[in-house]
Amino acid sequence: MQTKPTTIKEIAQILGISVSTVSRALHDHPSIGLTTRAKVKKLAGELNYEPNQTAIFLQKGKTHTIGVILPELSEAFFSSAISAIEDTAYKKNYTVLLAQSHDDEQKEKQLVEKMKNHRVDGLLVSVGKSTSSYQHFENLKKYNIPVVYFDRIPSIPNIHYVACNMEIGTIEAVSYLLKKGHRAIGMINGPQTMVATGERKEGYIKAMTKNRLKYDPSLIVSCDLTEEGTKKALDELLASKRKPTAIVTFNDYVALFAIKHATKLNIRVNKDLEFVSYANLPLIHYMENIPAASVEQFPYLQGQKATDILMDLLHHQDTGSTEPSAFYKVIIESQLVENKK
Amino acid sequence: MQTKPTTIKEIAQILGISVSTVSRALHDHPSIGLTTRAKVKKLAGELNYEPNQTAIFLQKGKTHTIGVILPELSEAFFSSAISAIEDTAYKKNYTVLLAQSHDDEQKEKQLVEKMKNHRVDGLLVSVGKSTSSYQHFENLKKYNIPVVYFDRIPSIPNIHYVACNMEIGTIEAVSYLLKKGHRAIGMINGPQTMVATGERKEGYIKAMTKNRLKYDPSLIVSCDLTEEGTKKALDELLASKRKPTAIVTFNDYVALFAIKHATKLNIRVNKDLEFVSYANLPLIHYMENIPAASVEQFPYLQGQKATDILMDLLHHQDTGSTEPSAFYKVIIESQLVENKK
DNA sequence: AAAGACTACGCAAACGTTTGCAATACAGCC
DNA sequence: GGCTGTATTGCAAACGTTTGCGTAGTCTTT
Repeated sequence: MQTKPTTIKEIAQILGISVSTVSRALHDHPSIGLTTRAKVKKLAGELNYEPNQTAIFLQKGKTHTIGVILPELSEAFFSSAISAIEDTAYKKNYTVLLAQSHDDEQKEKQLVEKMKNHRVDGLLVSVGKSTSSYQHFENLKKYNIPVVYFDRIPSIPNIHYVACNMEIGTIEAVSYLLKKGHRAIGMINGPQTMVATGERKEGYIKAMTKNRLKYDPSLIVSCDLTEEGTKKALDELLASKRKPTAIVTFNDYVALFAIKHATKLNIRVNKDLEFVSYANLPLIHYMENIPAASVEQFPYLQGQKATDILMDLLHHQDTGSTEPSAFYKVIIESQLVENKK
Repeated sequence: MQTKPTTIKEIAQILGISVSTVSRALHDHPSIGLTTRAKVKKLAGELNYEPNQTAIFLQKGKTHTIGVILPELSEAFFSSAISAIEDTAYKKNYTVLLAQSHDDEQKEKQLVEKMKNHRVDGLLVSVGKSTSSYQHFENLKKYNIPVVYFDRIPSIPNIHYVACNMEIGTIEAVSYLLKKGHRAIGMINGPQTMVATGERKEGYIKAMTKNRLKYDPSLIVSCDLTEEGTKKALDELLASKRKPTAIVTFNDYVALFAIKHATKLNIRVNKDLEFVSYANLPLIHYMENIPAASVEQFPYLQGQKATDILMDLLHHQDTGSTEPSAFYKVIIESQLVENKK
């Protein structure tokens, strides 16, 4: 019952011709006669011949495979992104080798090694929360394996990346609330260590000053993104002398925690207290009490763009130049979308 | 700047010995002298030697890679499963080749071919909604590529699978509602074409008869799982002569659609009308108005078990036997969990 | 009729590894 | 000194493909 896959050799032997002829015939090489070409193709069809990719990989030194390393596969944001990556790669006939780092720098390093040994043609990376050194990625340059970072990008020069600029989105979010008449706008921000936290704060301040309003530091509170932390943060905001009538939260999780807590405090959500958040939950549309608006970060788009860039790099690396002089730096502007209820 | 990876040949040449000696030395083959072994390893370390996996793949005919084909990467259920698969495979030193079918049978077929050509050692599959023939998977048997199905499994004999039995969970769900005093229990079920729809219905009926209650067919309505369809289904149920006081829904999406609609109809959720659903949204914990209980389907566990089984098959296929006489058929009992609010 | 130009194909190396089978060297033994 | 034994290493084939180059045979041209 066990069949070994047909090889080019067997076809050659049966037809009494050489393997090179068979190979060329299958590739429609012009130097092969029409009759032989037809014979070969016919037999190949009958024997269900499929080229052994591993042999081709070895021969060509290319695997037509891209590696993807990201922190957490089960997170909605990343699963959207990986979906985009797979879709895009598939269209270009590339295959996806997948791995998750669980935000562990050690594992991330091992994964890079593994990907290298698998001879992936290129790598797509969203770096772990705690990753502090990027040497393991930089090493790949030596082996001519291009890396494109997305969403969580390292803060080093000379890299290709796709990321979402939170500042603009934040400005839009705050402006949206200002336009609606709010003056005391609070912000439940993330931990100080994250880049995104800074971007949000900057955006907040810019929006205020742009509208000639003074910025009250007590209206921005940090939070560790847990439910407990969010509760505390909200309590803190509500206790401040200028009690906010609207709040911008770090992400949807935080928003929902806060909304839950607020409801318990008998605050009417989006009436007494309006919420705007950063979208990372596609499911927000299924709920009743949701933020009035969300800043969209386009995970699918980010994955798609990153893959496109990688494909581009892969196609252009054959043609000559060693070290690229220019780097792709794609910024996707985050965008405020009003949530219809 | 561009470095070609070091090969075993280069090491051999520098040391003036043969490649076979180098290969054996690196593998601690006993027939290699201690001094040469040490020399080889030292140089290999210095030159940063890493074996070229593609060459090993070709040579060994094994890739240490498993393919995963599932319908939709961005679905919470599957992203949980894939996370489990990656984790489990990684521990056993396997790599994951990922692809999504988008529930398209044609694409599914192509993906199987692709996986085969990539010479994956085994395959993990959750079949598409509309897949009607399983020949493309069955063909793999001939090539000695084991397939393990999970969650959405084909209804054919002689396959390995891991799945969740909905019947038990449904019995539990209905019993739960009965115990709470409900007598008119409705069900918004899925489309007739899905296996899971039948299982749910069976469970429903069994729970009723077990409790010596008559089964009223008008209390089970089908639905296409869209928001519109759910609304219609709920309206239909509410209009039936025995207006239900509780409803079991096909999944969380349906539950949320129904809850949303019910709220609009001024029905007090979980008071006038209680909901129980099948969990596929991890995020349900962030919301206020949620089903009172959910039937858990354990995506992570399913992915883990399926991978374990595949690993087991891969290790035992070397040792002799051709066609397995026994098949893994793992049923994970779905379980009712009460949702704390 | 001979030189040139095509046409159609085969040879063999190469990609980097593993591994069965020699082959070499040197020891100890009778 | 020949013999067996053991420890160490090399040769070469194999995995399945691609591809540069060489070479028959056929056709055109003058």
